[in-house]
Amino acid sequence: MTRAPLTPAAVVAEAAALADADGLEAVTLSAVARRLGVRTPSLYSHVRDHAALLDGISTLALADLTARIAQAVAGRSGRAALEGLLGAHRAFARDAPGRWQALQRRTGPDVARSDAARSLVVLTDAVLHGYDLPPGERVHATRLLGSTVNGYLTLERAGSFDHSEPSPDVSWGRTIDALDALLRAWPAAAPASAPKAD
Amino acid sequence: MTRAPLTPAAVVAEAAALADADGLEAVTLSAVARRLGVRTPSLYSHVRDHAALLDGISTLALADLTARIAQAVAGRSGRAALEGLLGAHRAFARDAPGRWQALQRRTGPDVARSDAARSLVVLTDAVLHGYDLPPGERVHATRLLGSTVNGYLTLERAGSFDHSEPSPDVSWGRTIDALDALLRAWPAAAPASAPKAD
DNA sequence: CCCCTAGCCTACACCCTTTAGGTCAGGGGC
DNA sequence: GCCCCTGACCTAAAGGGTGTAGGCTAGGGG
Repeated sequence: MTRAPLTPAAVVAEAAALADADGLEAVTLSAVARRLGVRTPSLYSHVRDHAALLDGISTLALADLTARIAQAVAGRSGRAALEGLLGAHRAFARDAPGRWQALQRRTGPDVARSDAARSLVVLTDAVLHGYDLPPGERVHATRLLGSTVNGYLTLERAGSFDHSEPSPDVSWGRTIDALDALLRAWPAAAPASAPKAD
Repeated sequence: MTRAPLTPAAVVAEAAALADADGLEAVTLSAVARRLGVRTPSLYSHVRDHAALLDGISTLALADLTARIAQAVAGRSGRAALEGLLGAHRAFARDAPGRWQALQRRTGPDVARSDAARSLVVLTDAVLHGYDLPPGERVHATRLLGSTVNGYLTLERAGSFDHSEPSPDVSWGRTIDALDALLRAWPAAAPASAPKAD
C-alpha cells in the first residue's frame, strides 16, 4: 500500500508538530518514528542525525516566523509596523512554542544562510526604515530590537515575570512604547561613551 | 582513605565546572561521576536526579552572577551603574558559559525563590533608582533591561551577529548608549496605548 | 521476465538514567 | 572492648535513546 512516501520534509514537519506539542526536548528520533508509524532506523534514510533534524525544525521555524512577520508589517509603517513586527514574534512564540525553542538553539550554518534568515533581516530593516536613523545605526537598532524581543519572550516563557506584580501583558505594551520612543530619539553615536574631555 | 567526602555541593560544583568547559548539554550524571572518580549511581545519594542537578547549577550560577553584579555596581550610579550591571552580565556569560546557559533554562521553583534571585532584582532596581522613573514604571524598565541584556547575550553567543558587519562589541556599546538614553527619556505611561478618551 | 534500486525492517552496540540491593568501615550503646 | 547500625559507595540490571550493518520486498527499467 506504500501508505506514506515519508520524505525529509514530512519527517521534519512531524518533528516540528511534536516540538510544539511536547517541547523541543521531546523531539527524539524514536518519538518521531512512533508518530509516523515507522521504526526508528527508517528515519536515517531521510535525516542525517538528531542534530540535522533539529536544524530542520529551526529552518522551518524561521520560514514560518518570517511569513508571519511579512504579513504583520505589510502596508504599515512607523509604530504600527513596529507593533506588527514585535507582535508577530510574540504570537509565534505562543502558537508554536516548539519551533520558537528551535530558534533559540545554536544551529548549523545552513540555517543562518537560508533565505528566511535573510528575509527576516530585510523585514526588520524595513520596519526601521520608518524611523529616521542614521545609516550606520540601523544595524545596531536591528540588533537591539532582536535582542529585546528575543529576551522578553524567553523570560516570559521561562516564567521569570511570574514572580512580580504587573502581568507580562502590561509590560509588553510598555516595552513597545519604550522601543518606539527609543527609535524616535535614537542617541547620536558616541555621545557620552567617548567624550573629548568633559 | 575516604578520599573525598562528596557532598551535594561538591557534586553541583563539579557539574558547573563541566558545564563551563563542555557546555550544559555535556552535563550528564555519568560524566560528572567520571570526573569525580565515582560510579554513576553513587551520585544519587547526593542529587535527586538529573533535573535537580541542573537546578543546582542554576542556583549556583545565579549566586555567582549576583555577586559579580554587586561588585560591578558598588559605589556607582546612573550610566556608570548601568554599564556595570550590563557588563557584569556579559562578563559572566563569557567567563562561565555553562552556568549562563543554566540560567536560560526553565528551572524548578526553588531557584526563583532563592536569595540570589531576590538580590538580582534588588540590584537591578537600585541601578534604575539613579534614573528618574515614575514608581510604577520601574518594573517595566527592569523587565526591559533584563530582556535586552538576556537577548543580546543569547544572540551573541548563538552567533547571530556573526553574519553582518560591525562587530558585536560595537553594537554592545551602542546598546548601552541606547538603554541609557531610553531610561533618561522614559516615555510617559500609556501615551497612545490606553488613552482616556482623547 | 529478470534484476536492481529504494525504502523499510530486524538486530545490535553503546551510552545515559534510575532503581534495587550488596558490602565495608567507622561510631555509639552495652 | 565488642557488636551492630548507618552511611557511602559499589555491582547488577532494566529501560530508552542514538546510530550502524545488513536483510527483505516491491516496483520499474532493460
